[in-house]
Amino acid sequence: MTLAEKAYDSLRRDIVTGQLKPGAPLRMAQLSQRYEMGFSPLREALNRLQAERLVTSVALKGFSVAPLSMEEMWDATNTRILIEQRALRLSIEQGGDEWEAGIVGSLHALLLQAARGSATEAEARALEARHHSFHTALLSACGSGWLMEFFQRLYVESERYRHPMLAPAPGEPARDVQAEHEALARA
Amino acid sequence: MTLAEKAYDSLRRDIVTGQLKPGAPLRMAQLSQRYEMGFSPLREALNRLQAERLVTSVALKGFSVAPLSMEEMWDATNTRILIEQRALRLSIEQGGDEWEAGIVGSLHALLLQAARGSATEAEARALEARHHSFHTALLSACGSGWLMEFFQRLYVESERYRHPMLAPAPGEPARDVQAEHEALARA
DNA sequence: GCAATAAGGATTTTCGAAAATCCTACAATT
DNA sequence: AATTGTAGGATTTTCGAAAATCCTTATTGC
Repeated sequence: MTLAEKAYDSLRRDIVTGQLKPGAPLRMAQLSQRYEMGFSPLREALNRLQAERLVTSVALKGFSVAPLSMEEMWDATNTRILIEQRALRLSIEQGGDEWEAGIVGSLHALLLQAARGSATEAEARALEARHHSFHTALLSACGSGWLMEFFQRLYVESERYRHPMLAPAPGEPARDVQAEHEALARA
Repeated sequence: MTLAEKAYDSLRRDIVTGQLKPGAPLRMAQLSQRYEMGFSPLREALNRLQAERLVTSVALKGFSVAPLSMEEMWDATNTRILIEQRALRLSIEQGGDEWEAGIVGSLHALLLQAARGSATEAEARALEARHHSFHTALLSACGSGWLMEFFQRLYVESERYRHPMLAPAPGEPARDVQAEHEALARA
């Protein structure tokens, strides 16, 4: 794995989890120290993230973490519904056995991790990863690379909104997801 | 405008118009000569284009122009219908006078340019630009940054498929668009 | 006192070379 | 003959410094 890829992963994680706060300027010198690498790999990562709208940039003035807003959150949510509805419908139409198996498998992994709790940092990250895997598995048979990409983009965006207001929804979201899945698999 | 931005624009145009052919490897030395700049701005542009799926890259093996395929074309077309339907519906619901004015204005500009023909390279480019402006104006009142971004992504993609098979649709697409717009403005 | 301007420092952007990795061709061994 | 191993060259990736631009502050002129 190249340094640029490490930079991309690290920056992305730190932005999504809110460790780099929305609107915060990203100065090369700071980043270089923080991630222990030169400017080149950092700039490559920042350019990729800018294309994904996770950072903004102004020529000769540098990069910043993309800001968040209520408007944008609603926009992302509504668009996500549009994309996921379509992708789910297509998956149900076209998905075969291995699709169902993937759903059952990742749901199982998700529930195991959920039961394990999300006390430590590492546990929370693992739970998030399995949550993401489960949602991806649900839509994975839609047969559309574009729908999948847009889904991923919006998923990351909603992750950004989940994190800052870290109220981990005290109820049983796992149960809901479980029931939801059961209903879907029958369809 | 920085060199990296120039590199981005040039590469993007050359990829979309097919001057850099799908699948073709993009070697730094060649690009450096072709666009008369060093590696740094080129790599920044390539990373942005990779995030937009116009180029692919493999670590330590470099970049290539993203390939085209029939499957992908259908995928892009179907997804584009989904996105544009939604964006158009929202625009009709929410668009005000300045929205309509924008449509009428860009349609007028488009028709003028269409009448002028697309013989030269510059004319073809101008026509394409106004076609793009018109489509953007149609959806511009949808109020969703995400829908607009996805629309732009898919528009560029379909542009790639239009270009290689440069059969400029001998009929009167302008007339159709005209009629279509009339119908929409009434709604 | 206030606006305009210039110097200085801070920051981004770009270059050119060094380091790391990959691919090819050829030789050696089984 | 086929396979493994190994130089050599080609290419990508990364660094460190130079060039260009921006921002702050102080100074000048009105």
